[in-house]
Amino acid sequence: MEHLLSQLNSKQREAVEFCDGPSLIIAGAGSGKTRVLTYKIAYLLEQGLPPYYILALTFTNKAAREMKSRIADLVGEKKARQLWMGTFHAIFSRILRNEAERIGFTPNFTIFDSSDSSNLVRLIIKEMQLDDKVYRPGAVHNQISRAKNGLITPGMYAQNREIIEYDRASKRPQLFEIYQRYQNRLKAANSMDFDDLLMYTNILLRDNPDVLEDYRNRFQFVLVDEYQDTNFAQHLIVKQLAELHHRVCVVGDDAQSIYSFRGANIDNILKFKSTFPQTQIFKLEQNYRSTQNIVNAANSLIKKNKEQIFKEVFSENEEGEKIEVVSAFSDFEEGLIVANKIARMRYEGHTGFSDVAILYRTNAQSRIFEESLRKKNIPYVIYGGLSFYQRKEIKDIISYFRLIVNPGDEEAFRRIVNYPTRGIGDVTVGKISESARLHNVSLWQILSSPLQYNLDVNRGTARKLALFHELINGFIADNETQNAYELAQTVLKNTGIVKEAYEDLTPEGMSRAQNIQELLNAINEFVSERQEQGEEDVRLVDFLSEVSLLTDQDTGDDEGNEKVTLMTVHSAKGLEFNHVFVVGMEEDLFPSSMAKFEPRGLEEERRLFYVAITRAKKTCTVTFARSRFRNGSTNATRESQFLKDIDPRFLLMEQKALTPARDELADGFWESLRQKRESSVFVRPSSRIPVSRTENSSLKLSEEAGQLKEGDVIEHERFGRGVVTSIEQSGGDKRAFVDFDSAGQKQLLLKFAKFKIVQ
DNA sequence: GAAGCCCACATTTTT
DNA sequence: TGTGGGCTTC
Repeated sequence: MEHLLSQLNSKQREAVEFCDGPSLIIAGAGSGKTRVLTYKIAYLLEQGLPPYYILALTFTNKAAREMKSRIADLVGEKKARQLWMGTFHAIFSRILRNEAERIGFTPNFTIFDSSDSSNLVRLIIKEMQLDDKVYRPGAVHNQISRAKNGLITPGMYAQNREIIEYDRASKRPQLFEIYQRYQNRLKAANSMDFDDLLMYTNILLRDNPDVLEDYRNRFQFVLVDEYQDTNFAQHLIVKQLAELHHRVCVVGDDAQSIYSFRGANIDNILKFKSTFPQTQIFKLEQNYRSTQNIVNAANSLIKKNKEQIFKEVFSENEEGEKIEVVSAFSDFEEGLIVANKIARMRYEGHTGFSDVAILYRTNAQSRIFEESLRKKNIPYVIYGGLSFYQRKEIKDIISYFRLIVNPGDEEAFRRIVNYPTRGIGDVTVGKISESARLHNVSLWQILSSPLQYNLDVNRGTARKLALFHELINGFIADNETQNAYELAQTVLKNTGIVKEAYEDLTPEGMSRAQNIQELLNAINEFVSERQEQGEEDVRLVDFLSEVSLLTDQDTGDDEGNEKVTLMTVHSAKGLEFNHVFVVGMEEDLFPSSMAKFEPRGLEEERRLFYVAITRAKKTCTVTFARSRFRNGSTNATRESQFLKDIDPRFLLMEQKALTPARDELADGFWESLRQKRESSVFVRPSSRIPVSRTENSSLKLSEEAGQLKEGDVIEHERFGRGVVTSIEQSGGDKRAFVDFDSAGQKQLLLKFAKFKIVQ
């Protein structure tokens, strides 16, 4: 054990060794937080605490996996595997399955992901004949989610004067009714959404003292990572479990709390001591990750926030380079600058592509960097966006699995009742749905006894329904004998999905087929992995319950490959890279326009920036563009106010990077620019802004595509040299027909094409 | 009932 | 720019 502790600094060591009561470890960025957590668990195990008495909760699956493997390295795989370690959602869904009947569910309940939830909300809004412009499904679901995270049940919601007043004031008085119906529907479908996993856990523990006692005894020691990101529901679970024995250790950094939009409550960590009065607080302030310049810059930034626990993060690493701030003329040029710089870094130094990350505020920003990187032949990998399990073809197949495991699952039913098409349309589904609501049963039950529920459909439709019913019932029977992999194959074969997929030879079709194959492989892998661990029957329900809590962070782990990483700042939390580019540092983007009105929102955005900067080990480059294409149009942008929050001593600012205060002249200029753009046609509108470019720019765009005429020779960024053969007006857009030397005949939409006029 | 077309709208992060 | 929902036509 001594050798374990010797690898820690004195603060870390104190935190690890303290085990007699509640403790709060405030871990500054890069201060070895994960190290402390893993060593602490190893320490507990070495002290003789059996692994199955330890509950360790993380925020992401990835973090859990990583920690598990690190612990395995310290104490061996066998012990590591017996730990209760995972995300809140994963651990408590497991517990809820064990105790399902206590809360009126069966153990095979299925889990709705956010898109399922939104769909259901949309459906209910429609059923209630409410205006979906007023009741925007996403926003409504968000509010329901908030209520659940605050443990406000539909009943409490309806009785809470304040909330009802608020909804009335915001012209959405029916929200309570939507919430009520939504919750009923989930229940009738024997399904839970993400928030339910936490809410029902609380209800389970609240209403069943024997269950609570059971788990209190089981979890002799409770550890929680990223405590600053917990919401009220999670906080209360931890509180209930640890209330008696007080053996609880939470780790976090209030400066990195970036999930309040999901109900995370920074007070949980700020006020942890009042929940557990005996709490010992440990502060880890030495940053081992970054250079002094990066740490100092980040410190100066975060100092601008009001609410925080005092700490002084420091680094004893080399001083390092200053944070470079680069302005680009347009979003497009920003992409080029970053790509060029990465290429240069690679060429000049010992930088591998995998040492580099590009971090942005929103997923939509990734595209432009994809393009610029591709142009430079720089390999990259994007995290986020549409995850594998959210692709249509995959969700459809998973819906079959869900329906087999839990025939009550309404969303799954709706998705596949007519996929592949079998002549059961909206009208029929509407009737089934209506009948289900009338009798308060699931859609599946109507399908099982259409006569009993007086389902009013014609003979042909009834027959089609019966066939579908039979199909699924057949799978349900197969589910008794076949393992997950076998059953998946059966489903794909008997539904004709596989045939359809392989007959479609369009590029999209082929990629779909590939995805389906990938899914099969994943199931196969899942089954054999479990079998290796000694499980004999690996059922579909096992696969499902794992997969429904998985996010894209997980799929396609081609680590070690020499690729530049592209991701949002949120998903970069917990990671580190030698060289980080934080891009799109503009007002209304970062900070987001959604957040800037509330002071607390702004503080959170600032923390987000703090997180971004502190991902960097050696260099950090911050870029912004002066104009950006967003939601279909290009707009002038200004650099982020956060740039001024960083002490200039730690910045390397290119001359005149910061725009002088906006004056009316400038406003007028942008305005006239916008009007012009709306009335005329041109290439990238940004190319018209008469300001000198930064030197990094390598591409010159045509000054005025509107002047393009027959016979002109152009240089297109992708197709190379070509001659304009004709120009045509189509709708509001102009189209050029170009004969390219190497690429042949192409049509270019002038609005989007990127080229310059050579002659 | 299904396929195909058109239009509106996007606007933050994710377990 | 891309997607998804609604409408129209067969």
